[in-house]
Amino acid sequence: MERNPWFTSMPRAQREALLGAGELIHVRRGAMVFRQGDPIHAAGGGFYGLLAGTIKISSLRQDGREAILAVLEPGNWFGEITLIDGSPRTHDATALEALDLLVVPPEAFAQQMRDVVFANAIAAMLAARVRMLYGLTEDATLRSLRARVAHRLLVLARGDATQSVQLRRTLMLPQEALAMMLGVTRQTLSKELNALADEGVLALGYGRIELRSLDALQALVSTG
Amino acid sequence: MERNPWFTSMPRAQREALLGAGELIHVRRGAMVFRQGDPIHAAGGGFYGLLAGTIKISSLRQDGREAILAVLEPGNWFGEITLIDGSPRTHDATALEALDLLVVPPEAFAQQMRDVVFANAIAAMLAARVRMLYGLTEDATLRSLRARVAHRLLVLARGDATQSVQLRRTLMLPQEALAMMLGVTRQTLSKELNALADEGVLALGYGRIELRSLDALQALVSTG
DNA sequence: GTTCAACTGTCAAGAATTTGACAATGCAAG
DNA sequence: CTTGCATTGTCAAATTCTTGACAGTTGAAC
Repeated sequence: MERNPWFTSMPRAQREALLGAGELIHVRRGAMVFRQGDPIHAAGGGFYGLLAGTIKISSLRQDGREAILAVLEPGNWFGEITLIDGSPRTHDATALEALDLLVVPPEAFAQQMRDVVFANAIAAMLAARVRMLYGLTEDATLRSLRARVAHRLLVLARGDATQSVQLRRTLMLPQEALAMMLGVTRQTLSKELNALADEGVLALGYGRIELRSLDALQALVSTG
Repeated sequence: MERNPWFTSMPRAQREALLGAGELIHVRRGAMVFRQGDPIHAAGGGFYGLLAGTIKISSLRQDGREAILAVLEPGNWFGEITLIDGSPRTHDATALEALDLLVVPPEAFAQQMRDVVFANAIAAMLAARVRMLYGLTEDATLRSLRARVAHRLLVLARGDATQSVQLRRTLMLPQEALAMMLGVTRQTLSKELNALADEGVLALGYGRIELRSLDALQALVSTG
């Protein structure tokens, strides 16, 4: 665990305090960590640190369609919003693979927030998230599909919300999941991805997207 | 100022500390408070409290198109992200009307962040913003145009990011501005707004949108 | 090694949105 | 009151995206 990028988003002393206050649990593939509508004090609810596995943050609508907001990788913290503002969960969190998860109960989290260093770390985490979301919101309103695809791939390569040490070059996710994040159909995305692959920017495989040229992707984001 | 909804997002003692540490300035209509790319220590940069006037947060792209992220009303704080993570501004802030603005310099903001109550207030502010942005991101990927329109109108009625005491029933903004927030053309939006007006949910005027039935709008958001 | 579900590529028809254009109206400045 | 600019409503053609369908491919479970 000492080698995880936890380091970057949480000072050592506070990280160890969380470890002491929390509980390490194992979650099997497909199980849900929390659900839309869960109140703050739901059983097993709290602030989470993802040690191993990947987790999907999504929401389901009446018509059965699903919006995937994020796919989190090890080293990310999540679930703090509900603990801060007291509102119920607004999304579902589902384990895409088996997880090792640190669960910090609401009371322990509140206790930690009385530590000014911890509160600052949380603020920094949230600031990074706001920045990323501003970017994604801009996407929807301003950029072409091609630029949105490029931008989202780079965000995913960064390992989502919180900053990460190194970029991931190969993303293991089906095109359908990416399509759901972008709000387009699988067919439309498939066409765009293949166009990018033809240009050598990406390489595609079964449930796999390889980023060949980060520079080219970044250029696509900038030029709209 | 004591009657502004500042109360809701910042405890009294911390609010007064900001007043003491900051400077009240007047900004004329059309002037920019900060620009995309401005570094943290740009002249006049800092954390802002909007006392009077409205301000537009937007970004401009190479092709000249503009994305409006938010239109802030009095009682809102903004500009904290850059001070927290040290990155340059990612957006432009332009005065739509003459402003009364409290400017808290970066050093004073950093000083305040050593106060655990203040840091918690900032975290709560950011959490509310993340929550709102999650909602807007979901819009783009999941909801119909009609539902997106309804949702955005409600968000604007709430006076944007931070929570507010009362809803605004009449929004003073041209359809084109709303279209830019939603990422559709003025024509498409006009058609949709008029359809909603025909149903009695809205009333339209020159540069004005009146929310006749908040319940109906809320229902549209829920049903997708 | 076989089987099966998940994933991908592709197509045609239909729906929704954009583009470009034009006329009508509201509001403010002189 | 008049002038001028900003704003709105509307239309047809072009474009983009979706819907629904089907076949081929991959990888994992048995």
